[in-house]
Amino acid sequence: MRLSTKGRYSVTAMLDLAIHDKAGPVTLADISQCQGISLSYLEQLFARLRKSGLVKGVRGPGGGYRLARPASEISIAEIICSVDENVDVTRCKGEGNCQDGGKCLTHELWTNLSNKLHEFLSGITLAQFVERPGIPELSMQRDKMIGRFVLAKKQAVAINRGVFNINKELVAKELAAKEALR
Amino acid sequence: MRLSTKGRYSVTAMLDLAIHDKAGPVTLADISQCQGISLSYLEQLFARLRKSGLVKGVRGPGGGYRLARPASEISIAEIICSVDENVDVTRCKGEGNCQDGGKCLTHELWTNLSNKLHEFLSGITLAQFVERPGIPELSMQRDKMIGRFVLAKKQAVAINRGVFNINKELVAKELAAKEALR
DNA sequence: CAATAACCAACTAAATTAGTCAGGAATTCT
DNA sequence: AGAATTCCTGACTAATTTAGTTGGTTATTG
Ligand code: FES
Ligand code: FES
Repeated sequence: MRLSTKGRYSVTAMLDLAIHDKAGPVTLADISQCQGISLSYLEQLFARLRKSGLVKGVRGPGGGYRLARPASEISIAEIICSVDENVDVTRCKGEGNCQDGGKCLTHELWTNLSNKLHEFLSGITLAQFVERPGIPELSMQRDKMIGRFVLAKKQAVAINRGVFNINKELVAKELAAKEALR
Repeated sequence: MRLSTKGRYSVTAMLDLAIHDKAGPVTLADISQCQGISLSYLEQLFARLRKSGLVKGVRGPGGGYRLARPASEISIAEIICSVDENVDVTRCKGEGNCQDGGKCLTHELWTNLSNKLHEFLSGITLAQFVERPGIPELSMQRDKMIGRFVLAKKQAVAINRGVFNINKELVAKELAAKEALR
């Protein structure tokens, strides 16, 4: 199991999704602008996340990505593993043929360590990070700074799709604010 | 904190050192042959391990590398950190200036996760792996297969340096066996 | 002196990461 | 129906990292 910037981007983006999940789909364009990651690169990462069944894509205007499962059931380990396909812990990939057909020390060492590490990261869920004090507030502040009226826009769409109970006044208010910016 | 093959090689090599530590210095040439890693690449890795104070080099014939501390006081985390200098957990490297001078969500997330991970790997020492049942035997088997008479050679040298209490008969026996191979 | 083995620096090749480009397909809004 | 939005796809490029190479120098032993 590797731990690289690739996995970091993915976890970061998934966190973003988890925070805004109540407000409906989040577009990659928003995440890209917000976190300073290239849009197309995000698309590549999300292609894998989708294939792994961690997120669901919703096409068309008002669409975006949503968590396929509750944030409390998505672990950091799952996210990292799904983008880092190269999970060859050992050199022999299972069968101990590294040294004249026999297991080398490395084999035992890394399967063991890797298991422990995986176990550890499996115990940490997205929800645990979202619920940390301060995070929702911090997120909302930044959303406003870059003119990201996620709530209004998504909930407006949500009416049509009949997915959420929404506050119509709030929607109208934020949509007006968005217009005023233009 | 990254977790790559580079760190893996280092941990593997350090394990080798720890196993044979009783018998004195281990040459990089031995590790190279034994584990199939390029000699010069190992040299690069050990340069860092030495600068981090994890190993000590002993020059000249009979020399090699030794652990600078007991295996029970060297953690996996230390090894990985010393070769993976690129420990920029966040993009901002400390000060939260990532997004218009303010901390981004990522900042909190990764310092937090990284701390936990580091803590976890700090709790695992080299000694814990050396002492796992089967490892010393497995190691000795392989040593013989590639004609690595570590014990005899190193201890013969050790007499001169007055470092160890040695079994002279064993030394003579293995040295004879080595000669016979040629 | 010759052999050994750590040390050192600069260079190359392969792989991975990060980003770009140019479109296509599903969905919604007007 | 047509325009706008957004996911989705594949192929291509640049930068960085990993892995290995070459060609030495220095300390130590015998
Ligand atoms: S890595 Fe599995 S036997 Fe060497
Ligand atoms: S990474 Fe530290 S503020 Fe963004």
